[in-house]
Amino acid sequence: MKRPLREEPESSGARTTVTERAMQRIKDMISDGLLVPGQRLPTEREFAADLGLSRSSMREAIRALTVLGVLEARHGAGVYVTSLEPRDLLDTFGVVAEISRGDTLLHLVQVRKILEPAATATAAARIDDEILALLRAEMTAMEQGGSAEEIVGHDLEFHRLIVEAAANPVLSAILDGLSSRTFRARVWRGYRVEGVFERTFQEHDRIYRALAERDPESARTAAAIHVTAVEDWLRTQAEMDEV
Amino acid sequence: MKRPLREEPESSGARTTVTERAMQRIKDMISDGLLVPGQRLPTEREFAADLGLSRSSMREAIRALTVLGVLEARHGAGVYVTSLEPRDLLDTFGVVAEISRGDTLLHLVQVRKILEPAATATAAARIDDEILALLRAEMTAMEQGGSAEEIVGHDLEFHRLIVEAAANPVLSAILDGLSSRTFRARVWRGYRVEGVFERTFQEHDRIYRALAERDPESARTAAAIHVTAVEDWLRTQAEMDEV
DNA sequence: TGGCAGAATTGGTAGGACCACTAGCGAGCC
DNA sequence: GGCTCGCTAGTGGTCCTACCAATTCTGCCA
Repeated sequence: MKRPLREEPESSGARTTVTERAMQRIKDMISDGLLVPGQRLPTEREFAADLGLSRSSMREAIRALTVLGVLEARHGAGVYVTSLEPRDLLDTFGVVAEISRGDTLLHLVQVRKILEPAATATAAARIDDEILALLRAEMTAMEQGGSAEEIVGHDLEFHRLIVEAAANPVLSAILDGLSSRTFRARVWRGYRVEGVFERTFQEHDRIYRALAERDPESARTAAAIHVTAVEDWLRTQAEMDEV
Repeated sequence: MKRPLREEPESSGARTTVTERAMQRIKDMISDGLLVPGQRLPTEREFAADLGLSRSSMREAIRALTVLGVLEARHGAGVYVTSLEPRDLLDTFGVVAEISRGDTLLHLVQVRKILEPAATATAAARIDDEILALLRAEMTAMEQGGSAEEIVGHDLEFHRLIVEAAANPVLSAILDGLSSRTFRARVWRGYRVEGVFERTFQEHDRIYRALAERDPESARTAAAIHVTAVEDWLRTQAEMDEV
């Protein structure tokens, strides 16, 4: 057992730090509806006094909830509850992709291989002409080249637009994290050498056509092919590293 | 535009707090390989001095990375880098389910509806008899009843075992978060009234049989049916709330 | 009426003091 | 000689105070 971290059912004075307890208190206040999105919290000094702890510890709790996307501190203005929408709460997801390496990268892509085809299929059923036009624009911008940075940007935006068309914010947030900038850039760096640009353009084109025809199953397949290509590439990279 | 939070490309002295910069420094040290899993960091006091900030600010940075599952502080012993495996990094995922309500709950289940069938199908191809026996045990334990707490526990464990058999830690961590205890408990509270226990048992049984026969497609279908049942229930709940 | 300067408010940073827990060392006992 | 127990130094946890920096409010003045 690697994780002896389970706590007993809160027997009031659990063996946790005051900061952790404060975080829990605040989270509870939110799920109980005492704190609603956009609401302003009391002053750090006040709030600390209310919950019976020092400002330092309260600040640690607030900082922690801030990085989790639950709270937002504005210098000089106060601390506020965020919108609590998936966009905010799942920002931290990108940290995984930022830090991960080795097998975990493969596992990340495999999850993407599950989600992205499903998202693309859903998008095919609900996408409108306006979004299709935007996709077309990203494709041409991408083919015209530019710095690696720019190309990656267009690639990310292309996929982001599609996923967004699936109209599920949680899904969008997760896939955003899985395809974080640094991760995608890492992949492209290698791609360039092997000149697989062309194939990627073709794959994007195939996805686009399926979406334009509102054909969910074709869209699903096209997306699956695309992500699988990335997976294959990652696999070969991993094998090379082992040598 | 709701989020004017984008920062300029770090022009050295970006307009961020020292704590945020410290967090970035530490994350960089990790992705650059200067800090590896399990390694011990310098003393808070030392480390703060090294990076040129106060211990208070350094503590906030460490606390933040701790809740993200990147670092682990042991009272009296020191601060360590975690294993950096998905289990650790994606713990925070549960916070979303803990706090979310309304439409977001629906979106969470919809993502689960995508992932769980895929995971179950994969599991069917690789599951061994030992795991099957454990699943059987969870099923009987669940049918024998007990407190809502216990039943939920067996339910969670049943699904956790299956997902784990898919051998993708990232997938496991995400689904764990999507099915966090409080969320699942909330669903069961409502279930009990309508007496849909029986159906759930049958659904579990069907999943089990598909796994035992190593039939991925049946497993996928059975899992999809199961999650869809939860989704439907959530939908009716939402409609009732609107009335 | 409008705008601007200053005061009050509030988060950000710093540094020090002390508490609580851990780990390692050494004395003492078996 | 080997083991245990207790002590001690080291380290994270908490609290406090002071001051800085950004924002917001207030009220005077043109």
